[in-house]
Formats: sequence, structure tokens, C-alpha cells
Amino acid sequence: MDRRQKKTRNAIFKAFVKLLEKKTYSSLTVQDIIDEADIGRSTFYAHFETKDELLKAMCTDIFGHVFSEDIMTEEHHDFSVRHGFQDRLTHILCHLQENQQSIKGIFSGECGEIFMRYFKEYLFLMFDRHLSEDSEVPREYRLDHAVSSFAETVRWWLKEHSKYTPDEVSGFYISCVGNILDEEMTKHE
Amino acid sequence: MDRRQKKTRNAIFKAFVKLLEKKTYSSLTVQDIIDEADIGRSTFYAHFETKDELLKAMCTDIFGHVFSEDIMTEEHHDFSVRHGFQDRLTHILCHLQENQQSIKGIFSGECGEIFMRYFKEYLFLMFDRHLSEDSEVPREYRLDHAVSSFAETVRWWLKEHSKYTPDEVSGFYISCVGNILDEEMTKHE
DNA sequence: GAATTACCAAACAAAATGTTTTCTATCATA
DNA sequence: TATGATAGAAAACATTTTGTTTGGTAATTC
Repeated sequence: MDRRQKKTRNAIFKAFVKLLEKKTYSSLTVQDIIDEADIGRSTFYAHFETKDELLKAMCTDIFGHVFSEDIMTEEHHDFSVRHGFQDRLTHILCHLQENQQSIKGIFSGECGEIFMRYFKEYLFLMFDRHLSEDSEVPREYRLDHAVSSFAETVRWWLKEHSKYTPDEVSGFYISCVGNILDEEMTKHE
Repeated sequence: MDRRQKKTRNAIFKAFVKLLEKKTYSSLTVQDIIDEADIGRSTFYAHFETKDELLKAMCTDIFGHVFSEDIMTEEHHDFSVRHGFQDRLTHILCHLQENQQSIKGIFSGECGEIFMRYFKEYLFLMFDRHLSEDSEVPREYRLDHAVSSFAETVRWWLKEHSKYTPDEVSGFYISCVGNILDEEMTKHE
């Protein structure tokens, strides 16, 4: 990718994040972003068609890092390091914590809706294999419940309870939701 | 309240709901609402300062009905009808089901964020007294978890799983989250 | 019946959107 | 290092949306 493109794209992302700390998503105009990023009007539209597309691109960008390959792979071989499910959740939380300043404003604001939708898409893929099977409650409900709960846990954590460590938080989650997850996956080795 | 005011207010609400079935909240303009409701421009602004205020007003309106007084009262005397906590949840679900056509578009769309925020405000008040006390997990987390999970349960239900009855759905919820709720409140009498 | 109030229509300024054009600076590469 | 392709800047533009103001009409309240 052209170095100029990358520079501009980053300037836009950076401006976007900075502005989201002060203003709400809906009150944020393309003009604001253009001014803050200090780029030409036509340049912005060359990169993103709308403000929504920008948000979408940023979500993809961030989650590409947060959900690294080894987290998304379904099964680990016996001779590789065994990760309990909770460890993988903790891992995600650590990644999110690293990007915290970028993410916090997005998660809590009103664009949280879009952000959460993306987040949950990844979580669905990841959680799908780890539901316990014996239950009168429909599987589709339990999956939605497990995913939504974790997403909301993250929102809660980033919003105002950052005092807890990633491992503590994943522990809270497992304590409350663990009963609908596959037991093997929630136990530490 | 002036009959004309009520009429206009209703026309705006109705137009708003109707439009939300076709378009997203952010792509919806005040002008659209004005046209659909067939009212004067200045009339709209006499009622609501912004589109957001309209949404807020509608949330208040709907939840005023859904969370009726007897649901919100904290304790029931022994000689009145005893409601288990699940019964009260079922009751809320029934109310939501009645307003379904109005609510569905709001819950699932992007303005769901705002709607959910309001919904959860009421739920916080209601759930606060019904958490079990014995747990290593912080109370603040358990409360947020219980509330968020129920709100997400409702979203899930209205979105595409309306085939389940209110009582079934509250049952699913209690099955998954009941362990952090006060036992007495979850048992039917 | 009189005063108040809600509504409407129309016009308005201001701001935001999205596109187009022309020109310049930077890049990839041969 | 010369060259064609690409990215960006600046400015102008039509269009849309917003939010306010005006003056006049119809419904209501008392």
C-alpha cells in the first residue's frame, strides 16, 4: 500500500478516535474529521464513502488484531500448549486493554452499537464450538446469551471498572456463564 | 393536554415507527418524519428539539406502559398475590409483545443502543434488590450482568425468535442467570 | 365571545454532504 | 534519474438538512 495512503488513513483514524473522546458519534461530522486530520475534503471521500464506512473499517482493523489467528483456531493439538477457554478470553481482554484509549470512546458511545455488532460476530464464531450440549434451553438462545454476555462484560469493564485485571474479569464471566459452556473448556490445565 | 397536541404527537410517533421499518435511524431525517406525519416544519420543532429527543420521548412513553407500577414496586405484602421474579419478567415480555410492531424496528435497528440504555435503566432499578448475596464475584458485575443479559434476551426474542412464548423466554433466562439471582424470587409459588 | 394556543406555510441563514475540476507532490519502476 | 501513474490539496459547486422566524388561520379554553 502506498505510503501516502497509509499516512492519510492513519491520520483519519487518529482524528476519529480523538474526536470521539469529546463528541458523540452522531454529532460528529465528516467536516470535523477532515479538519482534525488536516486533509483535503476530496481526500476523505477517496478513502471512505461515509462516516459509517470509516467506523466499520476501524472495527475491522482493531478486531483483526484482537482476534489473532491462534485465538480463532478451533482446536489445539494435544502436544501444543493447551489453552483453557478462559485463558483465551483473558487473551482477548489483554489485547483490548492495549488499545484501550482508542477503543474506550467507541465502546461506550452510541456507535458502540456498531462496534458491538462486529465484536459479537467474531465471538459467535469462537463460542459456537464451546457450548455444553445437555440442556432444555435451546442452543440458539444459549449461544446468543454467552456471546452477548461476554460482549457486555467487556463494555462494563472498559467503561468504568478497569481496576479489575483481564484475568479477574474473565473469571467473573466464567463464574456467571460457565454453566452453559463446555466444562472442559473452562477449566485451567 | 390539548387534543391538537396529542394528535400531532401521535402522528409523529406513528410516522417515526413506520419509517424505522424501512430506513435506519441515522439515515432518517427530520424532513422524512415531517413528510410522513404530514405536519408543518415548525410544528415538529415545537414538539421535539431533535430526532434524538423524539426517540427518547418514545422510549419513555413505551416503558411507562411496560414497567407498570406493580412491576416496579419492591415488595409485595404477604396477603397480596405473590409474584415470583420470573412472573414479573414474563409480565414485561407480554407487554413488549403487545407493542411489538412499534418496538421491533427500534430494538433491532441502530437506535437500539439508545432504546436499550433506557430499558436497562428501568431494569437496574428492578433487579437491584434481587441479587443473591453470597458470591466472590463483585456485586456491581453481577448486577450489570443480570440486567444486560435480560435486555439482550429481549432483543434476541423480538428479533427473530418470537415463536417462543413470554413464559418460555423468561424460563430460558432464569435457567442461565438464575444462579446469581435471589433464589426465593425465581421460584414459582 | 375573547384570549390563548397550536398549527401551517413560507422564507431564511447556516451547516453539512458529496462531487467535480485543476494542479502539485509523491511514488514505483525501468 | 527520468517517467508515467497515483494520491493529495484547494476551491468551487449543487444539493440536502437543519433549525429559526414570520404572519396568518383554526381550534381550544375560559
